[in-house]
Amino acid sequence: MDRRETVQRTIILDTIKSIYHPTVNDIYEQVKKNYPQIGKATVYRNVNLLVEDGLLRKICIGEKEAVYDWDLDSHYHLRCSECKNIYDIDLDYSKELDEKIESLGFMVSHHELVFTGVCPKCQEKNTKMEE
Amino acid sequence: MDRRETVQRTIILDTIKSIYHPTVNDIYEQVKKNYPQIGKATVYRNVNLLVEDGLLRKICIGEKEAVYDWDLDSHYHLRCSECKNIYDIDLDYSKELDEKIESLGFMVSHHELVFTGVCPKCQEKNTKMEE
DNA sequence: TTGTGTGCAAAGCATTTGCACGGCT
DNA sequence: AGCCGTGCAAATGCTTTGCACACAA
Repeated sequence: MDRRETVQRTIILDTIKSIYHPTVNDIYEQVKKNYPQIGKATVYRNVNLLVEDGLLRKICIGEKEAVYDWDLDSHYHLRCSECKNIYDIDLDYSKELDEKIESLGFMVSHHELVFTGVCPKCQEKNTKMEE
Repeated sequence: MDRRETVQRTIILDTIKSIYHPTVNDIYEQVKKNYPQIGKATVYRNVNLLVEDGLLRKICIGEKEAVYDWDLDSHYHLRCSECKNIYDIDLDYSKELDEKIESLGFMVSHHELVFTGVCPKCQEKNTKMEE
């Protein structure tokens, strides 16, 4: 299963790096600007390959669409319940948590930590509306 | 928006309590045994209402189907990457984590922590197969 | 009686897949 | 030449919705 290098895959990866937490559709729309003949299935296929290869992280949060995160260091996320945006959280990945669970008999590969709350921007918006 | 009490809702809630991390389909199949005329849409609608009312927790993990957890105390989960089962993890909910994120400017309502790994059963299965 | 909940089928979305064609190697 | 990746459209699977009828209040 050797993987061929294609123009599409290259463009898709480059594009992902330029968008913050994009959905497949975000990626598709953006890629289309430089490469109009792209098909959405191609984006899905390549995004899946990139996830498989560990170059991309898939984040599934309550919402319908999955979003993708291009980063090499693990980190956590917060989803604003008002604007629905997903923010990276500046908190180090805790290996100790994984170790704690391993001591319970599981073999742990990693964990996802997602906070739900309200981001600073939306908090500000709310206080203004109350005035 | 007063909520009516219906036979269906009662049966659905009772049924959920009897299944471990069920999907909507699991609930539907189980309810049908005692109440064959139930419709799947009714299950969806009631499950959503129960989540809205805080009587039920929706857990969305990478997989397509959402599973539901009937519990009042928050806790964490582990999803076995082999058997795909979801396990409750015996680790207390950390309010300190929420507080840490609040100090970063977010208003936090709660967090979800999901581990991915291999459960004891599947580990055992694997060692047996290697023999 | 009055409107909310139900059951059914159809619609909606996100995602995957089948197939013929195009382009690396 | 051989075959993997692409583009399109169709299929899939989970979930929601429209509508007429049933039933709780």
